[in-house]
Amino acid sequence: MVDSASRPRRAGRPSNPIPRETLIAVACAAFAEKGYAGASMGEIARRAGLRKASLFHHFTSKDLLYTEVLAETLGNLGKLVADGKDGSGVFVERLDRLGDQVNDYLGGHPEAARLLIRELVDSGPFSTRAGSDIVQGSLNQVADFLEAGMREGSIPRQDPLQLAWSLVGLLLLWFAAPHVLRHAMRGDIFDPENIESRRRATRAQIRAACGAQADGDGHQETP
Amino acid sequence: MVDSASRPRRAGRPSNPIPRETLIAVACAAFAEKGYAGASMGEIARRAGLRKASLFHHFTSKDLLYTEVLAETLGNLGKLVADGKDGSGVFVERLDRLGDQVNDYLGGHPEAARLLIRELVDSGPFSTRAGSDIVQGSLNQVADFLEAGMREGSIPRQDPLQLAWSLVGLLLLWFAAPHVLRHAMRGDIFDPENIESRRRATRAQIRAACGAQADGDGHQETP
DNA sequence: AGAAATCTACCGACCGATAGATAGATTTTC
DNA sequence: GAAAATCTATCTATCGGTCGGTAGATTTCT
Repeated sequence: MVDSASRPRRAGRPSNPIPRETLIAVACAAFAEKGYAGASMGEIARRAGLRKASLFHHFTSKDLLYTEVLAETLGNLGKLVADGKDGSGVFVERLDRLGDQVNDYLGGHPEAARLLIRELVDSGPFSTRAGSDIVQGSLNQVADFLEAGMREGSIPRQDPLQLAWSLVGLLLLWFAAPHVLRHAMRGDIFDPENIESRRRATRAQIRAACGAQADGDGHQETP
Repeated sequence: MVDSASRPRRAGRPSNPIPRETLIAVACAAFAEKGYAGASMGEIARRAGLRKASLFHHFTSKDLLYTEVLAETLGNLGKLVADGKDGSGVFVERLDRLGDQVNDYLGGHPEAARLLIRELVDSGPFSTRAGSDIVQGSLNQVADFLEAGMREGSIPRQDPLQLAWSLVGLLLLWFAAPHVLRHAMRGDIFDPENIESRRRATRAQIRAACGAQADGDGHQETP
């Protein structure tokens, strides 16, 4: 956000201060692209259109900035899962809906999948911190959701933790490697039409992976 | 490898030079744990039992060391996929075998999944380099393998690229987040019994996600 | 209303630590 | 003696973070 080639603002209190949400969005993109260690406060500041010292005025440490970034994205996704649990309809419908919503969220927020995968894979300074707890909680919510489906008899009994991780991996990786996929696809994976085609594909795959019997329009046939 | 608390070796040509493969293995672990940016040459050297300058004697740059690390792991996995394509049996058998082999490789090499996911997610200095080409090639091989199954009529026609990425994500993520899973599981995910239970779970999930009809012992029932 | 005091968002300059990388001396093996 | 493997010492760049100052905005006092 903010043109990246902007020269420093002049000192003194400005009439148009840079909104906190802008700083977080810029930091989110940076952390998603380069990871915690790879992204620097100086670069984040520059991309947001201010100086490093000014960024430290808003966030007292890199850790804290990262935590805020992570909390927002993770909070949004967590809410999706929570909503999916309480929704109406039989299990398979709720499963479809949850998958679609996660898929669309990841498609609509190009940094989300990368940021989240990075947090899952990193054993950095946050494995013992709040971040990891939130991740853990979200994953357990997914597992709970699936277990409910098993109790309903909608899908076969199986280890809900294993299934949850499989589905999360299935959903996340596609949106987490845009630059690799760019070469293999026509267009950008974040183009609306490609998001939708991904949604169709994963819906069938997720349903099947859970063991729910296909109901006709299962796999996207390509005749 | 090598006790990490070892003080410097004495100068001069040693009778037991540190094998190149040891250095690569140590570097592999470091890159997998902390990522390219987060791992430092100094730490890798220390963990291998020598000085930073000596490590630079063996690998002229960090880039080059990383490339060698990546080439090895990726080469091993690529070979697995290539073998799976040429194997005997009908498609679903080959699919099971390939999935099992990948699963067992990831289980037997705790750094592999993290390293690979990092490379997929990173848009670092290697997105335009050799590393990305190898990744790309391996993924395309998986897609080709799946497409062959569609031509055989063993699984429904669908976008092989989408399916390949789904399966890779499904397989990789589990082994890429050991510290998050450690809290949720009894024992380590790299314990042989847990690797096997993961194999059973993913075999059914992969088969189903492809759209292959289950043949009896499909999902691991938990009565 | 208008002046004074305070607050806010920013800046340039700087600090200690550490990063990747290099130079050159040293010692051992062949 | 040549080559190989290691060391110590050092270079330069960049990192996260701090400090002191600056000027426009806001509030408070008279």
